[in-house]
Amino acid sequence: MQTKRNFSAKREAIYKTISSTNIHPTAEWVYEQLKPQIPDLSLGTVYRNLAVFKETGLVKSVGIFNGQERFDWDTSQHSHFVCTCCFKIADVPKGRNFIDANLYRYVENKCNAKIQSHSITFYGLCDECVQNQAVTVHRDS
Amino acid sequence: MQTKRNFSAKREAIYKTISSTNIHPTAEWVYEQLKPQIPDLSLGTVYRNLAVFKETGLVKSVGIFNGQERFDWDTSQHSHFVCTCCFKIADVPKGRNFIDANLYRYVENKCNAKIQSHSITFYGLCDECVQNQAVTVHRDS
DNA sequence: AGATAATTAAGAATAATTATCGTTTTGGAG
DNA sequence: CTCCAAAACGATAATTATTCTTAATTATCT
Repeated sequence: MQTKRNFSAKREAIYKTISSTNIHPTAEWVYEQLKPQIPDLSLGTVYRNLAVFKETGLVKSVGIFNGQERFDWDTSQHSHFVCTCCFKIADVPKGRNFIDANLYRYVENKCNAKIQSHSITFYGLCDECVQNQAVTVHRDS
Repeated sequence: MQTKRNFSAKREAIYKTISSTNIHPTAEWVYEQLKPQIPDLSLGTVYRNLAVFKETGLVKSVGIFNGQERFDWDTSQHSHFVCTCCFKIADVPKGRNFIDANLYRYVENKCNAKIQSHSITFYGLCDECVQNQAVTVHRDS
């Protein structure tokens, strides 16, 4: 009989690591977090499990920034802010829904396609990078 | 005296190639288009000039899909549809503005950051891929 | 022309990710 | 508990998109 599917110890650890942070980590970051506790962990295993999680819908990809894919345990629809300087990623607190079913239909008609999801990303400078930039500008002048 | 800066022949050709299509091409695609006409064109040159165009704001990146960066000559704010099956990209015709200055301020306050831009991407299946999928499903059953 | 700066081709180098493969672990059946 | 097949794993090779390096070429300026 089909019973509940348990995660392997490592899969479990990888998922726990992702789901306990809001930094939208890279595979590398997850690996570095776990390596001290699980010395025989392989980076390939992290990649493999992240792929599994994506397939099963357990995690979502935020996108590729600075050449590295970023993951999110929160699979509910929400927007992100990405700092174009340090590539910090933050969730935009959910408020009103800007994209509704009407707009989906609009896009479907205009683009002749079946829309399944969407993403909104805001780009800019985080507070830290604004500060650093100000300092740099000062030095340069 | 500083006169108008002309593009080199190859830079010009690369820009013309991008700006004459709405498929949001990859560097590779641009290269393949031009190679027959410009046999001594190097792929590195395409990459370098695309980087130059991005820096100078002449083109924009739509994002990285299926592992390859996609470029857009239309640098005005607009949304995109991306087919998750064949990775076709289409512009969503500009209509109402969903993201306005108010929302920018909202995100800036919530995320403690300076917002400079945003992007909206719709994901789904293009018409062709819907058809193919239907056929596949039929065969499998 | 001669000096200088920008651009280029070719290919090496890099870095993230994926695939391979032999081994280990896991979980269910007997 | 033991056996077995499937799943997961580590190590590492391979892939792939992109960037970097170098030397040559081309354009610009005087």
